[in-house]
Amino acid sequence: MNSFTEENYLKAIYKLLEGNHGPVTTNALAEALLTRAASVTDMLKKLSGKKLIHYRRYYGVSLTAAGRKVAVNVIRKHRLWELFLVEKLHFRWDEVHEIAEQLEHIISEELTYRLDRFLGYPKFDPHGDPIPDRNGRIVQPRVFLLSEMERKSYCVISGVADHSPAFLHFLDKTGLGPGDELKVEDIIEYDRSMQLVLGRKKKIHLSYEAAKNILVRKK
Amino acid sequence: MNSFTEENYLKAIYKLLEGNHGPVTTNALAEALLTRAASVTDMLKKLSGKKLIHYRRYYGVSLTAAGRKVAVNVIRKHRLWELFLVEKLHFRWDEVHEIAEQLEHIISEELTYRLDRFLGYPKFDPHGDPIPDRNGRIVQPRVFLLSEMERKSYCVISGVADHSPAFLHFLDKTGLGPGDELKVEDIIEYDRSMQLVLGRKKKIHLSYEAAKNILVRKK
DNA sequence: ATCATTTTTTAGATGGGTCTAAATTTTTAT
DNA sequence: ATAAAAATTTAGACCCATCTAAAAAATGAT
Repeated sequence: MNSFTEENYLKAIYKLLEGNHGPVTTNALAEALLTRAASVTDMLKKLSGKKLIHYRRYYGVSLTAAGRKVAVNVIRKHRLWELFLVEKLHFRWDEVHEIAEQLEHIISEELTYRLDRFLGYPKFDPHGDPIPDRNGRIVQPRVFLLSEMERKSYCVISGVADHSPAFLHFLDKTGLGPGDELKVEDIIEYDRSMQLVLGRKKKIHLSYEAAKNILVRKK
Repeated sequence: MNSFTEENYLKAIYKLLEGNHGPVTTNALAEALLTRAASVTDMLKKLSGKKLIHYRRYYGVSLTAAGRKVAVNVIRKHRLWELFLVEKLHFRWDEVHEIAEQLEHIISEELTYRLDRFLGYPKFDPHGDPIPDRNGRIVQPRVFLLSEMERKSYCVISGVADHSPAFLHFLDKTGLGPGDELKVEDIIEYDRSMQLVLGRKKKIHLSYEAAKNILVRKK
């Protein structure tokens, strides 16, 4: 069995591997986990001993198949719980991360499976991130910046590039959130701002600056 | 903030105080928590330092108002989650304890409150135990043994006196479980066995031995 | 009342996860 | 190529929750 801490390390390694190509560094992990490099080194030795990571001193770290399996399962649970919180308990999508950070460590395969079924085997969480299925497979749809979309195209908001509270709050006030379906009605040449239609009715005008920070999947 | 372990100690003290009158002993706690007396003593000193318990060496322990509040809140969360697991995820009522032992430690007042609302502000968990409300108040209905009920009386199964897997399995097979409404149709003098009606239709014959281990609330 | 038994506490140690400070290795700059 | 800087690891410590073994207090039996 793996402790909460071990699971959090594996999850962090997984996420850092996604971005950077090549191994994950000690300092990157320390920053991601709000801890010190020395603590990271200690934990890496432990995870290495458990065959959950490939670790070479002064070089970096990556996941073994076993380690990736643990990480993906934690991510699966995190995203299922986030969706539960938003869809069933009506939390706002920007409120659920902290709580899901705790729920993701609950151990019960049966629970995870039943939660998945209760939610209708969803493919995406409230932030638009894909939910791994119970075999660890992830639908990884191509994601674009809203600012790159063409006139008269359709898309679904899948997430944000800027996670700052200020931007999330702005989105909320504008009435935009993950899962929302958009049509790019027009793009103003002058300032590259966008004329959008939300759903089938609401018209929204969005600056290029804002559109650059919104991630979408094409429809 | 209190650790999982601290919460489990407080919960155990609360439950032992309910049964025994007078203070809870170190050995009783050690047995309840599957640990050693020495470990219990250490933790009692710590909880005492936090003003969560009243502790006197070689004598025993009870809860302060603050400690009781924590314990009751943990119990509230445990029972809400158990009900969620049974009612929404369709676990059997005898499968949920382990999972709820983990879920009860999730920290978020808002989550607990929303879960409560999602479940319709329930008064009892799937085992028939009362769920404390968000102010810590517990409906403590008078509970009787089914074997003590009179002919032609009505009651609701609220729990069991015998928690052995064998008995729980027997109940399941007989079609009885917490929340079930019963009418005592007749009591056979000869062996004190009972003729019951479950709901409005199903007839059940139950031995005195079994009836002695079923807890009910009068209707 | 006193001695044996039981219960509880203390003392000292361990493993998990963290830290600071110092040492070591790698990278970068000149 | 070598010195300075940066990144990483080691060494030694701490707190938490636990343990075993031994000491101390309470209880019980005669």
